[in-house]
Amino acid sequence: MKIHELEKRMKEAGFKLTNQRLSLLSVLDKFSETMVTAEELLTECQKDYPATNITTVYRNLILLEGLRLLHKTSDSKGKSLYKLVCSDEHHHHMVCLDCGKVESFDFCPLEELRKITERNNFRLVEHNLELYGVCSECDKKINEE
Amino acid sequence: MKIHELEKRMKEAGFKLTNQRLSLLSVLDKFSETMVTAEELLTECQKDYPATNITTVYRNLILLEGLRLLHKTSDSKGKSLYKLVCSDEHHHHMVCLDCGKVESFDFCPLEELRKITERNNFRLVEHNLELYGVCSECDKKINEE
DNA sequence: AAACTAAATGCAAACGATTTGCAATAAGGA
DNA sequence: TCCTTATTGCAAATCGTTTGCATTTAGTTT
Ligand SMILES: [Mn+2]
Ligand SMILES: [Mn+2]
Ligand SMILES: [Zn+2]
Ligand SMILES: [Zn+2]
Repeated sequence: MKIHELEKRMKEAGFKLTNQRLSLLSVLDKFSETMVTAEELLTECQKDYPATNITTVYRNLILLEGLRLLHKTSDSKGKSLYKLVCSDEHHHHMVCLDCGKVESFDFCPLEELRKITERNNFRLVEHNLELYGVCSECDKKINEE
Repeated sequence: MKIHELEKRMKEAGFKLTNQRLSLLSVLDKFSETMVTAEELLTECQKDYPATNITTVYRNLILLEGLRLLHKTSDSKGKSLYKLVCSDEHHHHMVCLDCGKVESFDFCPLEELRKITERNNFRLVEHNLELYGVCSECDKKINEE
């Protein structure tokens, strides 16, 4: 989703387009392939609009999540990571443990999973499939050292 | 894994079998099918050994994790959840959003996933597949209301 | 069985990420 | 330009978790 569309969605939802918000959207867009922390977002936002405050970043992240424009997960130590949602079809992610980059893939074993849950009379609501490893670029860097 | 085996493993690793530890192991064993918080574990431990302290619970959870006897995840709000590891083969879980109960299933699309990661030159390190929904028992309860 | 010693504990205090209250500011409509 | 309300910055609170330190205990050695 491009930045103009994001701004439009916020506006449509009745939110004001403040400098802090515009800055955050542009930063999130810049990092759209990588999971990033609130702190990292703040640092970037401040390059662009120095007065930005961490509280405001958090408040706007919550808001974007509510609009289903933001994907939130947490790292192994429980710290939250954010990334704009991808706009395409249902898919899953492979996440680089080194640089945080996220790549998508379309494969989903949902049919198999349904068979399993039905067999257990388990009412499936959602599922989570993620791959963790080292992306080709980081792997290359590591080998060069 | 039964409780006697757990005690043995701790002893073999050179740790003392204190009352607090024995209590925690027995509580974890009691909850072996459900993800529970440190606070819930404390409450149970205290029924059994009232002097138990939350700090001690945390320290022993860290220790059990180190011994690979404990499975740790976090809930949607980032709070940690714990559960004894299952002893059987590689498998995945379906987690009840209502009662927290965890059921296992053996299916794993690992071969398909490998194809995908190889195609991307992504060095796969680990993967995570979890189903969330409502277990048959909770579903029954809900329908009865 | 008493003494010993390192490991384990309890308590209080620190911690770090996130959230909240409140007064000041700014966006966008009138 | 003025007005109203949402939004912000700041400081303080919160919450789960971790740490420092003095005290206690398990398991070993006399
Ligand atoms: Mn995606
Ligand atoms: Mn399991
Ligand atoms: Zn990478
Ligand atoms: Zn259930």
